[in-house]
Amino acid sequence: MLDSATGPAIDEGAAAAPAAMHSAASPGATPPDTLHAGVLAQLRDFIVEGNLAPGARVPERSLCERFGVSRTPLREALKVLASEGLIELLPNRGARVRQLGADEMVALFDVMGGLEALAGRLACEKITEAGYAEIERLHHTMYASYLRRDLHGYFTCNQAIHDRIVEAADNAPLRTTYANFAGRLRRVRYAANLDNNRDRWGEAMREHEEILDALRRRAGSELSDILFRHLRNKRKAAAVQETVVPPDATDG
Amino acid sequence: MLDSATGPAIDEGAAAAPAAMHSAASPGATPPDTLHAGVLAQLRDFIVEGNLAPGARVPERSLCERFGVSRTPLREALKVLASEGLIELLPNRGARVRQLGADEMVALFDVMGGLEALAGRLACEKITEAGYAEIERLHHTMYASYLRRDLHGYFTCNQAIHDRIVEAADNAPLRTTYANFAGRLRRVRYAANLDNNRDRWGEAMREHEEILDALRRRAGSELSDILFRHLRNKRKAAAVQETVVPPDATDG
DNA sequence: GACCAAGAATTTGCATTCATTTTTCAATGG
DNA sequence: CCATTGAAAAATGAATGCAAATTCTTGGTC
Repeated sequence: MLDSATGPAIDEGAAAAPAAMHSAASPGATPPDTLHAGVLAQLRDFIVEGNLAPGARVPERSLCERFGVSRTPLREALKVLASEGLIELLPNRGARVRQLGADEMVALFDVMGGLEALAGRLACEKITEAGYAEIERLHHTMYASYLRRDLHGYFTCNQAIHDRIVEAADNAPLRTTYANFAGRLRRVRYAANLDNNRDRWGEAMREHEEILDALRRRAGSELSDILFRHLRNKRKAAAVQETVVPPDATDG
Repeated sequence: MLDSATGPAIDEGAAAAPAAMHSAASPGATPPDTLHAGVLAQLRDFIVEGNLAPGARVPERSLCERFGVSRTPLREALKVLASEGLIELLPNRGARVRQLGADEMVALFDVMGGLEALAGRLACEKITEAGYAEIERLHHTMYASYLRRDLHGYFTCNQAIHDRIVEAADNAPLRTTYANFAGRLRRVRYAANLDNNRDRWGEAMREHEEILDALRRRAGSELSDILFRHLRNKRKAAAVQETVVPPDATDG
């Protein structure tokens, strides 16, 4: 999963910022009601996009200048990001970007697998015929991309399909939690080198055939199984590499 | 030169410290390094234990006095609790205890089911023989409680078994997320009136037999299925009722 | 040249302060 | 009598101030 709708991370409306999607980048967008909500969204994007080196210190002062706020709302945002697992707070020593070891990556991947499995199960119960048709359409588009070896098109459809399944599950806490974990994993590039690994690509495509089939039959527990295995295989095939950080990440 | 502490298992994001620890009251317990962490834990317990009415306003001032801190660390804690989904923040109108509608309850239960299903699947991969033996022991104790209609003993063992399964999954993010959702649901008393519902009790007991059997055979996807169904049935049987709030909860 | 110690400068955590906003509540009018 | 209005009171959101801790710099020693 590369990019996608950057989920607001934690829970339903809880995190306030209803339309905080892509930070305050768009001028026309509704400005957040509170500064802290805006800073939270901006800072989350800033980190997820890899502007701070993993393990690097999160500089309060310079970020305050960058976002044009005082330390209070920024520190509130830091606490929330820590609770989301994106950074860690060292007592009296500030915040650091959380660095994921290989083992933690594996753990996160498994949780993603569990969440997708759940989403698939629920989707089988709740998806409409139209919702299924949309996924089927995406599947065929993805297959076309696969045939013509269009990696980008493939990834886009793939992402869309998984998102639709989560959406079809129609479960707000699930959606939020899924977005949170997706955000954590997005910080690492696990470019599943499909073009260097034709076997995996073909396998993934076959798995997607199974996914569509199970969904068509509304076979919840079957789909659940397939999705978990799908994520497992994806993890195994993923060549994990840390995100590269631009040299002038934080200086002003 | 930023030292990268790769090796040591970094503490999983404080996404949701299990609401188990009873604040920092215990003298032997490690006092939190920062005030905000202490206040966060205390306030979380305070809310989870039902001291604030659902939908009620969270009074900053009186809580500051209660915990003996200024508004700054308290407000930081509020932001985190909002991100955990325990309270909601209304712009310029303070925080309110999140009140769960029936539909949200259902959604949360399903996520719990998904997380337990995942835990079971992973547990089958990782559990040791000793770990299994411990669960088996708990199961038999629980069965004894069932036979003698000891509801309390039954619940205790039941809880312990589910916790052990999550523990056996050996996945820090899963553990944390599970604790978070469990805390949210703990705010509502869903007294599954087993004594008024012998059928359900017997059914639950049979399901636990299946659980143990699947775990013994390390049948991951099977156990996954059973656990999800188990939670579904539990939800259906649960007579949900809001927590009762002590009359003098917040007034001052 | 490497290592270590002491002090300066920065940074963190928290309390306090200030400007808005919301809420309360009594006076007014229909 | 009840709804409405307007000012007082309280609460919120954010900025600033300050003590304690950390980090960086400088100077000295082996």
